[in-house]
Amino acid sequence: MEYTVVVRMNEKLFLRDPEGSELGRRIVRQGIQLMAEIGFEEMTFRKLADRIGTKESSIYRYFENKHRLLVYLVAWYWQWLEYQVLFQTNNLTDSREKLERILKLLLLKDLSQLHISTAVDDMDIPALHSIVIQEASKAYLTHHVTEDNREQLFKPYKDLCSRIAGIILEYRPGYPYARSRASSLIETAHYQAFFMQHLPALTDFGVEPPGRIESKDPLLTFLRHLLFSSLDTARF
Amino acid sequence: MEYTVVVRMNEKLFLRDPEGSELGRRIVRQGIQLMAEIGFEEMTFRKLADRIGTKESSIYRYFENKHRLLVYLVAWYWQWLEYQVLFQTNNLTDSREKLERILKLLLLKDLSQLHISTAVDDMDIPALHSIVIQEASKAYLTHHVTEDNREQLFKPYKDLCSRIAGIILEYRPGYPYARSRASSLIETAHYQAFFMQHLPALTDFGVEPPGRIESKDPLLTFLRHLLFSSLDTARF
DNA sequence: TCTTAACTGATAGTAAAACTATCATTCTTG
DNA sequence: CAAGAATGATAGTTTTACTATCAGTTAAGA
Repeated sequence: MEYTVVVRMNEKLFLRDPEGSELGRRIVRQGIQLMAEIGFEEMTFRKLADRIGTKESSIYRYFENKHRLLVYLVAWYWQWLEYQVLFQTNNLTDSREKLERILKLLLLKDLSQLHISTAVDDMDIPALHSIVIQEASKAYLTHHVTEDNREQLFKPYKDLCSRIAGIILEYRPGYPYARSRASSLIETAHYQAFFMQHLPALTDFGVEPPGRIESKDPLLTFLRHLLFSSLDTARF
Repeated sequence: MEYTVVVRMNEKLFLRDPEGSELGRRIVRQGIQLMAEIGFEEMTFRKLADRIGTKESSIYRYFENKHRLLVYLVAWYWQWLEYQVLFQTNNLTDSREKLERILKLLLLKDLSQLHISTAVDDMDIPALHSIVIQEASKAYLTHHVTEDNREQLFKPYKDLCSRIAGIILEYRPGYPYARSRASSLIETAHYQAFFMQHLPALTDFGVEPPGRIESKDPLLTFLRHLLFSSLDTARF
């Protein structure tokens, strides 16, 4: 039996719920494709409208502006990811194994082995993942972070962070930097992936050819090393 | 005797060398102030021109566009920082102490003790630092990274990274992730500082009141812990 | 089924941003 | 003092980022 993951989004993230209509759903789905293809700054509501055969003004009925669409997509991804973390670690007793699962989820590794579909709810997860890598930090690196934060726009990110921090504390009770460790883990996973692809001189890994021998992902190895060396280190 | 740090910039970073004229220097100096005040996306060449009493078109003679100005400012900062790292670690024999200095430099800590002026060459270093924290990743998180990289726009960042990686290897010969460790150290320092200020739920530190008891910077402690736990960990 | 509300499409518009072009003026510098 | 470089001033173009209006279509309720 299959369950549908219902990702219930904060109302502040949109003007009209895009999941409530066919057009809304297409705005989100095609928005993902377009943003993944041409990037956030090159994307415009006009281009998106043309692509889905509607008008700019119709898109504005759903999202206040392009930035809010980005925030929505990223928030959706964080909620999806938190659900996956919850689900994948639920049945485990070994908290080290939980952290291992989290590492793989962050890199979107071994999805088939983890029984994760790449198209939940028709959302293209790998495309979203690449948007998160390239654009997610633009969601909060603005001069209006504080107001956006007040509207709870970043709650999904914080929730994911809290959940990971909780597992960190389970693995290593009393660790004094659980939250920072969680947020830096997430961020490091993403921009190291970006550097690996686009600025390899900033990393020690080459781009991975697709379909390579699994379990030999150098970025995963690096993240594992970073995480566990910090958690396994002497008393606090 | 005082030496002037000559930061020689890559020619690809500008159309006309801004350090070669009074107007150019004002564009850069006031550009720093304006961008620090209102942020990258809110800044326009018109606003900058108004501020310094010139015209948009004059600014375009120096920089192709706003993004290039950002890349220029960030590159300047990386070059300045690399010079500081070089200078501050030069006389030291203990490589652990070198890494300690680097941590402080990344957080722009204890400048006076390190004999660093906050206004090198009339550049407002703390303002630049806050730009780097908030905006630097926008310099490379674009769909034209590859072309920009080909033009060597990110060389100063890579050079800084290499220098830190070199010191890491000095401290821990054979460490297999020197570059990634260096780049993740730099990035972590910056966005943890951002989170601390604007999204404190993602960290374990509060905002630091200015003029607090020195040597009790929790972010510095966290970074130190992360760095040395990874470097001091078992064989590779 | 009729009515009304909700939604979308279509058109049209504005304000500002992001440039480009031109030319006169001023300021150097040989 | 003549030539060249830099700047100021003005005026444009194109694109983005929106807003407004209204007609038509669809859906839902009485």
